[in-house]
Amino acid sequence: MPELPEVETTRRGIAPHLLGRRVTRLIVRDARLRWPIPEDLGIQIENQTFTAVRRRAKYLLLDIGGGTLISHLGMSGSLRLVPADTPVLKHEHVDIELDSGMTLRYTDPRRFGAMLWQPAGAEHPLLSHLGPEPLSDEFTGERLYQLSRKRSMAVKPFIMDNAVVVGVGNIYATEALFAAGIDPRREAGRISRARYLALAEEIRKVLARAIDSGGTTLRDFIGGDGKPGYFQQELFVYGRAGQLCKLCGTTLSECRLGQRSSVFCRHCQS
DNA sequence: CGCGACTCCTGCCGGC
DNA sequence: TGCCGGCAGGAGTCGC
Repeated sequence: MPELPEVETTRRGIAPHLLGRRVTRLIVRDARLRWPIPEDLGIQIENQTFTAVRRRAKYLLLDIGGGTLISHLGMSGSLRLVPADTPVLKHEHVDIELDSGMTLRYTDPRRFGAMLWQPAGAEHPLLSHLGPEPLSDEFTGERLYQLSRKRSMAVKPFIMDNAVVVGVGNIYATEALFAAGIDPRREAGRISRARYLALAEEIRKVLARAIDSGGTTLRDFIGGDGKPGYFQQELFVYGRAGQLCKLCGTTLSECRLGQRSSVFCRHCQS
């Protein structure tokens, strides 16, 4: 997926176009996402007006009518606004037509994403059990330290656990561990409080910077307003295995942790 | 309960 | 040029 900065960039891009607008029609060309798109989604949102465009973790929460349209972009999804008469391409599975003449179009080649409905007052099971937002006051190095005690897994999959903190995907976990000088293979439960305090700060910094930059441009990611992000040239290690560390010149190493590729500098990270 | 493996799906890239 | 294997931004679920 787009990672958290890309989702936030999408939210900011689409929000001004949705707020106060009425849905004239929902078109589902392919309902087979990670879970089937509910058959009654059209009944829920047609002729209703968007009242808020929120985000929780990597879920976009669009308040409308008697509830919330929940959308997740998975690994390859995007939501963009296009003029209503824009030709439909492959993998453009859903259109939400607005009374403004614009259409919110959902595209997802791999169909790992989701589009679900949550009635007002009920919390969707996907949203319960989520840890704190990384840019909120509830996310601290002390929390990382406390939750990591007696955890035997490597620190990288630990910080990617949504029950620990949400929104830290493979790119930013990799970058934050580099910035904090921590070897991603280290056992989570054997890292000091001081190092977790530093790591939490680096997670906040890398995510905040990426959001400011409009998200990382990865292959074909396009933000909600159609503009690509400009963060990619700022990556120190992600996607750079075999290349030289920008800080010390050592050839960057790669390993797999939790089935995800992990790049690190064996000189700068311990 | 914690952990690692597996799974969903399509596209792309490198190697032969 | 084409085929094939491997890998890709996520994360729920299952088995041990």
